Amino acid sequence: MTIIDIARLSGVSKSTVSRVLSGAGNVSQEARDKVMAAVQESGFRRNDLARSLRSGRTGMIGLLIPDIANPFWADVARGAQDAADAEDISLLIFNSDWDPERERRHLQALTQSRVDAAIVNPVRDGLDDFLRFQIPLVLIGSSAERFPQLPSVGSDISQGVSIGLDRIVAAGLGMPALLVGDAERTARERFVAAVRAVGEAEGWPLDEMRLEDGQYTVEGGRAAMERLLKAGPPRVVFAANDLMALGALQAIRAAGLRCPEEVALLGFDGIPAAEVSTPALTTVGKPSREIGRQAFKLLNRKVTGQAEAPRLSLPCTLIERETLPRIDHPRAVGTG
Amino acid sequence: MTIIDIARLSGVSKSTVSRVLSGAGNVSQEARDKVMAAVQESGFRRNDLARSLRSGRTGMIGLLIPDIANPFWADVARGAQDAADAEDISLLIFNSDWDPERERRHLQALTQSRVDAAIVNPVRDGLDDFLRFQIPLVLIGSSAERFPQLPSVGSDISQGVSIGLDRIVAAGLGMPALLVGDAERTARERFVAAVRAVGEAEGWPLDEMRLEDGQYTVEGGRAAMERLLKAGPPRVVFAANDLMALGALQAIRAAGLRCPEEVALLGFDGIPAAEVSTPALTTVGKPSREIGRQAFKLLNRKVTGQAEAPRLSLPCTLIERETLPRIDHPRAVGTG
DNA sequence: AAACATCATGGGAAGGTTCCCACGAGGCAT
DNA sequence: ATGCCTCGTGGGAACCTTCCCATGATGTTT
Repeated sequence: MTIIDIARLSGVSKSTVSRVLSGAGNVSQEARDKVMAAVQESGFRRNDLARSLRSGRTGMIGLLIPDIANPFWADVARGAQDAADAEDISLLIFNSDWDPERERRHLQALTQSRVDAAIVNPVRDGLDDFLRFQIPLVLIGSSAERFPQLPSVGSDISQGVSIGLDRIVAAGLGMPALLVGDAERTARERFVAAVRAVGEAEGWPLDEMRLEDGQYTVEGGRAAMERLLKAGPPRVVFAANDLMALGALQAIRAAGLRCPEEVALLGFDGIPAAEVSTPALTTVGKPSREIGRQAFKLLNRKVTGQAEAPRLSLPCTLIERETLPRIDHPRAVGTG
Repeated sequence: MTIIDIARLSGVSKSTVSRVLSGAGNVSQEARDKVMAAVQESGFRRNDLARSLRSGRTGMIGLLIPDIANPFWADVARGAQDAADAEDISLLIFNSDWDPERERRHLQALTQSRVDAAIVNPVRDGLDDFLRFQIPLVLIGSSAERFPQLPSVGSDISQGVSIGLDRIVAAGLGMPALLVGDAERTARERFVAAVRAVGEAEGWPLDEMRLEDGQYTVEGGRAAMERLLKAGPPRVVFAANDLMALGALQAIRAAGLRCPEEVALLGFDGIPAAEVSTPALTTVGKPSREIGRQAFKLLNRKVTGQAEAPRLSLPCTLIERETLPRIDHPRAVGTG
């Protein structure tokens, strides 16, 4: 069943059928009706492969992320999908698992399937591979900053740290102890750098803050918090991610301390599990869904040949829950 | 850059280039080497669109699920992706949001992009729409049972309830109170039916169990548990899903009761958040990733024209954590 | 009334690959 | 030496659409 069959059925030429189906102009209402009737009756569906081959556009974009089963990335994917859906574009999703070899393979698969563009969270350091594939690209995630020449969308860690620290200031508990993750991850240094910068403005030099390292897991957070407690409980803790914050919370309660009355806690990420802890974790949420949405929009602007694609840093938001004391007369907690 | 260019560059015909690139036989080593060299040098990538158009196979399959941001479905997607990846097949993923209209639209998009097959969690009741799209289909999720004539993969709720109830029996705490979700969801009646069947075998008639309904959320679970507590705390509670179980846990602790010493709790689902509650939730885990994996394998067997595709029910597994008392000499807790 | 736009339509080429068939060369059995 | 089978190879058709250009009809301007 092809448009030629539809043409025969409706008594017009295949060109006219094509015009009707693609919504192009210059078709009489009569012809349009006849074609639509034939399509309806026969159940015909245009073959997008042939369409793409000829037109050079597939209406598909690739999404290459570390792991769709990770809630942050799943949410990014959802944002991209929502935006794509509104423009009738389909998403081809791949997982790199932080493995350069898999990334390379999937990038190649993306070029071969002729996606119009791709959104990727880069794993490897070499830029060459990205540029060789001549697809329009938008980078996402923290590692994107290693490629300043490519457009990207990420979360504004500095701003997130800033609103977090502001909130701690507002709570009036003094300087927080810091709980940070593996040294390998770029996320760690970004967080620390942001705390240094923002802290100085607040009159809290980084050197004077207690800082504990740990594995980027619940268990790692618990262990790090235990070390912190042993050396004397801090009044308030700022964790670089929610997983560790959740572990810290367990350690705090295991030590018989009340949160937030005795030890207050602030997380960073906004993962779903932080909603259901007891007490529920107050945290700085990353705009994961918005990252996906904006990445798509950037891409689409690029594909349709609009203005130069920039580097976007989206604001984090404070998710007020129960591990920081309430503020009766909240001082302004900025978003910028 | 096409295979014709490669043919010219390497001094063979386009047919030979095609044979080399598609891994078909009957090519001399010499020709193969020349072609590969030319490909390497030019950076040529075969156009999969043209390939698909001619061959009739796209190497893509569709995945239509309610919501990729939901951890269960994300995990299903991951399983399908892993299996697909091993066979160099790409996944086109769509979210239906439990909306029949969106489902219809995406199903149509899938047919138009000529995916080789599709895995779908059906929303609507009408079967017609599924059969009209003449793609090989595998259904997943609990609603699949409404379409007995189509192959499907799901979790074995009866078996899951069975191992859960067995575990409660083993704990020696007597008959559990039940916490179940919205009446609308098929999940609810399946759970209740399974408890009735298994309970009878254990000598626990459903009629004698306390049963509390609630919204399918943390808040709903908390409220339902509060009602239960008000009428006198049950010794052990079996919740039909983890979200409600987590809410119930909060209610238990808010009432000043210890879990599992005073009120023990068993969940159902295996969501990530259940790992980090305090105490960590003991629950019956659904084989989400395996569902995705098996769904793909079934599909692939179907596409390659192998034996008739069956209806698969995959076993749930008990995830032993902290909300049920430990068993020192565990009696056999079956998996079947 | 003539010249010119504008519009609806149709036919052919093109997009890049795979499939089918034909061909010649070489190996083996007759 | 002849016939036959296998193997490697090449050329043309086919897959289904969109794009480009030509055609004729209708409407508008001078």
